Amino acid sequence: MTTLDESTRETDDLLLERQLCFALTVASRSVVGVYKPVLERLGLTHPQYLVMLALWERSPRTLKDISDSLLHEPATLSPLLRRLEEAELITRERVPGNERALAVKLTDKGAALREQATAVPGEIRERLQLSREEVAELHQAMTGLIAATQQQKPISATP
Amino acid sequence: MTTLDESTRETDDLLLERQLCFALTVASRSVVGVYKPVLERLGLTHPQYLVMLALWERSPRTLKDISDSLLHEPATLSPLLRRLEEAELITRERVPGNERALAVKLTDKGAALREQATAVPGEIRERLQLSREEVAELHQAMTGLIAATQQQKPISATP
DNA sequence: CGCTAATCATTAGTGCACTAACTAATCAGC
DNA sequence: GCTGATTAGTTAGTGCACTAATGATTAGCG
Repeated sequence: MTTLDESTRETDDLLLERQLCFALTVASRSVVGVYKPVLERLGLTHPQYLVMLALWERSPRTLKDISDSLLHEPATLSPLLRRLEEAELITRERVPGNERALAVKLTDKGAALREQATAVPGEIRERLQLSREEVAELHQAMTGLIAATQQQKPISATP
Repeated sequence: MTTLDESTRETDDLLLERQLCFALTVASRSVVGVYKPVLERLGLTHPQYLVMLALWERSPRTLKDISDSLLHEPATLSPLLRRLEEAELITRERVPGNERALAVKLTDKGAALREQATAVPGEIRERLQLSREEVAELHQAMTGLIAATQQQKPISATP
């Protein structure tokens, strides 16, 4: 049987409960889990909700544009948008004058859903018992972390 | 075309860039993305790395035990463990005296991999340009957030 | 003008992550 | 010791999320 003795434990960088990546992925899944029952009433998954947020800010916009805003691969969004189209929340057609680009546009039904969605952020804050300030602090911490991950990307790993 | 005017923008809770859940999921994906090239050298995905961390702390242990530590559904781990077994890093057999439980145990190869893994946390910290203190702060913030998500679960949504 | 390179989207394939349904084994109470 | 409930894992099905390969369109340049 393998079990680390206490002296090793003290300084061990490989302990699961010390890993930021572990805490981060658990937090992400857990928070999305809190959204789940709330978003179910809108008939949306969490990734779909983020796409709708993007479209409620501006519609129509291209897939490429959405992909840049959400920091997602276009390949991830393609099937996701197909499902939103099947739910009749958006339409998908080529941009006139640029047949490469896909114009994603809210339907009336999709635009109307925003009304119900306005209650979501407040409900989540309440379920998490977080103040606006706490949310803002956490948001800022995440933004800083994201910036850190982006910075080292252009340096491209040694081949 | 739909575009929100500036006065609405100011106080809008539905703006994508203000969503904690958005920043959180992006941060999670981005940080895992930083791990990817590092873990590739060990032949592990990030979720597999977390399982190995759990096993390096104690082996053998049951699937249920790992699932509790990692806050994952057993159904998520089943195929993941199957792949680790195919990679000959672990063995899977029933617990003697309890045929329900599955004993997951490191192979010699799996135990030896720990040597290479010790370099991972440092390399990630360097790639992210984060000090131990900053990592600890972020970790604490995530832990608090996780606690907030767990608290409201027992209250069970109104049926 | 015509060719080449770049851009945009989709498809295929792998691996999580979840729920629901199922099987098998164990435990609790009589 | 039998029966019903509980527990542990697996399987099936859905939906992300990524990479790589493909196809179609556009832009750029000689």
